[in-house]
This record gives sequence, structure tokens and C-alpha cells, in this order.
Amino acid sequence: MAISDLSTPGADALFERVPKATLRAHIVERLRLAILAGDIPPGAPLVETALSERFDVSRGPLREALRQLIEEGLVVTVPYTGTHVAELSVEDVHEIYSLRTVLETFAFEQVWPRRDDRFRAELRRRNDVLIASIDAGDDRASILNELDVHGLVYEASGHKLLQRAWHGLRGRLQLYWAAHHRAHGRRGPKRDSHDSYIEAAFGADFDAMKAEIADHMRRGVETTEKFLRSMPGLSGKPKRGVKS
Amino acid sequence: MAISDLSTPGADALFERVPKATLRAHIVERLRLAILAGDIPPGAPLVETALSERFDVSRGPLREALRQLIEEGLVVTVPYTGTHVAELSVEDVHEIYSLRTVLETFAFEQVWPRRDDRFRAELRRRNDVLIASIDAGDDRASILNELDVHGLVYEASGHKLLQRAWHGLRGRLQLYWAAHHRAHGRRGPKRDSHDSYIEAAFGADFDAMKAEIADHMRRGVETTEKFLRSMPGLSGKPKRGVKS
DNA sequence: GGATCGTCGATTGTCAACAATGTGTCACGA
DNA sequence: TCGTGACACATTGTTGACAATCGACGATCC
Repeated sequence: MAISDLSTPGADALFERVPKATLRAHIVERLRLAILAGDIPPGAPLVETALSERFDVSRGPLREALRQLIEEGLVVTVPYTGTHVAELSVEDVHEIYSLRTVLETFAFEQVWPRRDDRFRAELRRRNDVLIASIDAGDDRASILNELDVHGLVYEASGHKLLQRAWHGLRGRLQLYWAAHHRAHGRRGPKRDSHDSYIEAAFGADFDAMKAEIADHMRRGVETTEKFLRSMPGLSGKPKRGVKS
Repeated sequence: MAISDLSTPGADALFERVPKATLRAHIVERLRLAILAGDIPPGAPLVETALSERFDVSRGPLREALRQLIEEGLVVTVPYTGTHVAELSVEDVHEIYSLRTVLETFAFEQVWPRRDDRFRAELRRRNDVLIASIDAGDDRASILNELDVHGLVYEASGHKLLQRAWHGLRGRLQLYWAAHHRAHGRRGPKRDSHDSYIEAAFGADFDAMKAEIADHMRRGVETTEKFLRSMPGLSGKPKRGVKS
């Protein structure tokens, strides 16, 4: 089979620049997507032979793809024993959101003084997309669109290292929200929670924006924590035999 | 050859917990050390066959090790073309230090309210080690010790994600300072630059500490930028044929 | 002389077989 | 019944060979 047979046109140009040139790059994407979409849930084992069969590649490229996802924090492995999707803990939630508060504030500090009209227009546009998906009741899309709105701030900062850091956080966030969606369904981002964020972003008061970011994160950590506490199974040991 | 033959006892327990159990883990360490020490300078090609021979392993584990270093930002690769050590640019320096200012301030925010005596004692200890190596004129050690002093703040924060972020920044910083040392020699961290930092860390005024962090980073970016501008060759294209 | 095309070497990408390790199971004895 | 030891199985780690691709060099044609 030729590599080109696997090409998925412009469907998901969400992450970084995508080479698409090698099998490994392909698998990284597909596997990441499968994990983030909750297709392979947290704690589920990732057996190399099974995955190599599923993706129709040999174990070489697959292992390299796994290494990359390990480095991204989405996958955990124990030598000679096994590999599984990263699990969710309450401490992680606190860490993610506290760090995100710092990073997003920093990102806004970079963008704010520039009074960038292109940024504002794009922010408006992405927010409209988000609102539309919320109103349509499409939770899967809403989660992604919400992250896209926030992601714009990092992109606009022009700070590559900061974007990289956001990318790492984004993946874990998606892991949580996907689990949340899978458990409760129809409980994506709320309109009003985001309205105040956008309003502040378009305002003139930077301190108000900082406060709004902190508030937004507080709400996020609250929701996610409540969810996790209601699902103690998610941070348990991976069960042998759960099909991937 | 048995894996145990490669064991390097407690020589460099600098980075994370070291499994030592697999060849791959070993190579990641050795390769990272070779890069960070400047043994393989920025821009130099990393040919898989040459490296696999040098480290006496096959290309499989070596490639996986490379993947990990790529994810850490120390190595860059182009499919079907080549791999080389990451290069140094002035923008990178600005990004690293600006992000580090934010992260280190955040780390101190976590540590400060606790009035942790163990932290203060360890800070004193590591600082003494640093001073000793500076006075001894050992630049190589001084660079590492200086990073160790700062690293303690991240460790004491107890924030795993923050430590992870610091680890990524730390590697790049080491890359710069190693190149700096190699070029100029005998120009490691200065005593007086660090004295004010430590003084503030032991003081009671948190705002003063924040200002000191910002100052410290300003000095760092200034030195590093001046160095880079004096060595334009470091950000050039990798030359084919440079031995690794 | 300059541009273009093909060839060749170097390098990375991929694969399938084999080795090493850890974990659970099951028989056995106290 | 409970502990214990050996054994088999599942899984990852490692290897060497082969395929695909890229970049440079040189021949050829205009």
C-alpha cells in the first residue's frame, strides 16, 4: 500500500505543520486523534502488535510514534511490561489550569499592546464558530472550537516556545473534556461562561482581562474536578484485557 | 554485550529518574550529554548509522532516542534528508528567557508562602556549591550548578508540569551556555550577578524577588544575545560532512 | 555557456524475525 | 486454606536486511 492512500486531506490541520510524508507522522496523528477523541480511553492498554495491525504498519514506526506521544504526556509506558493511555488525576487538573492561567496571561501580555486588528477579527470569527457549535448542540465540535479560541491568543503572541507549551497543555485538556463528554454527553462549554471572556478580550482594561482569565480557569478547574471526583474509575490501574 | 556493561554508575543523575533498564534510555542520556556538553555542536549532522556504530547499538533504539531528543527540542530532522543538532537563534534566546521569567516567577509564588525551611537550607547548600565552582574557575561545573540552583525553585514548587517545562528550557539554556563556554572559555556565571538573586530569595519582600528574577533574566538574555551576535556561524545551515 | 535531465551515492524509512523481561497462573506442599 | 515456587504466556526490546527518497554531480542538448 502506498503512503498516499492514507492521506486525510485538509481535515485536521489543527496541530503544527504536518509532514504527512512518513508513516510515523501519520500514525502519531491518527493515534493522537484516537486518544483525544476518547476512542481509546484513559488507562486503556496500548499493545504494540494490536496497534500495528490496526494501523497496518510494522512495529518500528508505531513504536516511534508511541515515543512521541509519551513525550507529549498522552501515553505512559513501563519497560518490558506495557503501555497505556495516560490517566486523569485531580492534581493534574490543578496543575494544568494553574499553569495555563500563567501562560495565557503571559500570552495576552504579548498580544495586548499591539492592538492587532487582524487578531481581533480572527478572535471574533472563531468565537462565532464556537457559538454556532454550542447552539447546534454539537459537543465534540464545541470542545475543539473552545480550545481554538484560546489557542488563537497563543498563536497571535508569535512566541513559538509558548505555543509549544500550550500544545502540551491542550492535549491534556482535550483528554479531560473528551472523557467528560463521553460520560455526561451534551455538556460542552457554556455560552455565558465564554461571553465574559470574549467581552474582556475586546475591552480596554488589561487588568480586567487578567482577572477574567483567572476566573475562567477557576471555573474550568471546578467543573473538571467535580467531574473527576464523580468518576473515580478514571484514575485506577489499567485493566489487562481491555480492548483497544 | 550485556546492557549492564554500559552502566555509568551515579555519575550523572542530573536529569529525571533514569530507568537505565533499556538501551534506548541509555542512548538518550549519552546523546543528550554529548550534545549539551558541546561534544556534538549545534548544527552538526547526526547520521544514524554513524551514531549507532559509535554507541554500539542498532538503529532501532537509536532512532527512538532521536525522536525523544527531537521532542525535547535539542535535535531537528528533515524526513529522508537528515538530522542535526538544533541551532541557536537570537529569537530563541528571547523566547527562552521571557518564558523563563514567567515560569520562575510562578514557581516562586508557589514556594514563597510556605516559608519552607528545607527549601532555604537546600538553596543555601546549592548556592555554596555554585560559589565554590565559580571560585575554582571550573566553568563547566559552574554552568550546571547555576542551573541546579534555579532548578531547586521548580522542584520545591512541587508542580510536575512546571518542572517539565523547566526541563525543556533547561536543555536549551545548557546548549547556549555550553557554546558560550566553548567559544570564550572561563566565562561562566558571575558571582555578583547571583548574589543579589540569592539575597532576594532569602529576603521577605516578594515584589523585590519578582523584580530580581526579571533583572536576572535581563542580564542573561543580554549576555547570551551579545554572544550569539558575535558568532553568526552558529545559526547557519548544517554543513554536510562535518564529523559527528 | 547555460539549462535540463538522468544517474548515483548517502541517508532515512520500513519491515519481519528473534531475544529479553515481567506477570499471572497453577500445581504442590505445609 | 494459605503460602511458594516453577512455568508458560504476553509484551516489549533489539537486530539486521531491504525499500524509498533526497541531493549532488555530471553528461547531454540547446
